[in-house]
Amino acid sequence: MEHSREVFKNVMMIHTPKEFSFAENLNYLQRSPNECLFTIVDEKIYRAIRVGSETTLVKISAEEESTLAIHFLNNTSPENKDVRSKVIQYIREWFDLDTDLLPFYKLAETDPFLKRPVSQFYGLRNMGIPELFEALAWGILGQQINLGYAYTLKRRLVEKYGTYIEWNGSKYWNFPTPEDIAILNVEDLFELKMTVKKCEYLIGVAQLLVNDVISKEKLLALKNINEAEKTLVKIRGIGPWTANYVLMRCLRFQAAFPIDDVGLHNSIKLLLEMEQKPTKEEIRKYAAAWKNWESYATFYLWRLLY
DNA sequence: GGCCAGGTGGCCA
DNA sequence: TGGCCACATGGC
Repeated sequence: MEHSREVFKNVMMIHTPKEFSFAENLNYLQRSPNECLFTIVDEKIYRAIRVGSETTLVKISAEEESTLAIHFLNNTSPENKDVRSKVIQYIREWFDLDTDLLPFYKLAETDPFLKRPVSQFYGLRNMGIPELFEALAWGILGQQINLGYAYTLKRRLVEKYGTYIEWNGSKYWNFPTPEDIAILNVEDLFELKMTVKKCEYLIGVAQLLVNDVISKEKLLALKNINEAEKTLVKIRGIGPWTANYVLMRCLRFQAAFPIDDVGLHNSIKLLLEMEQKPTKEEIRKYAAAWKNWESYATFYLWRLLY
């Protein structure tokens, strides 16, 4: 199936499904002014995307109906075809373009929780984190602190240990690689004002990735979400919440469900106008109707809050 | 100043 | 298995 085409030398077009709204996804991406891994100007996203040893700077925009235009701002020589197709694949994964949302929207029509967010954010995709280390690290950074501070910690980590390319006088950052972090000491990360535990977890996870004890390929090869969750939860610092967060945002298991998430609890509390947050038992009851769409249900419910 | 954060590991019964 | 508790600090 032909998903993308080259129009000019440095532009490729990606066809987007009907249940897709670039504007809604942009709104989501703009939720933090402290985001450091991409920039949005005039409804265009600028991002450095690393595949293997190559870093490509792209501009993503929606100039035509049902189409994303990907402008390659560097790596423009024709022999970079292979890199380009990987960059396109990264963007497809990032925007989750290969999921058919119709069944989810169908079930949301009659769902007391999903009806409102789905009509409010129609076309929103579960924006992913295609790189496994970035997904795991972002999960760990976000544990038990407010989201604003998590973004601050991410920025410090990226600007200290990540890499950047410069274009038109601006820096475009990439998340550190596992190799960058695996060699650090706890003291190195502690300088960034994260807890000792977060430092240990990040370095430990980086080392597991460097040593190929875990990898995206291996986790995806398990096929079964329960097996993948079991593998992740064995890792020190990865509990049920982080495991399901990564299963949802990186590995794209639609049934992933971070049921312990306080944001989810608050969304449900808000929708039901409850005095207290729902119990886990109550959430399980509500979520029975979301079977195999738990990740999208969670993502849309989160959107009510941010 | 007090409560809450997109939790986890460890300990206990 | 399930219930507590320490961790540990910014944001509001």
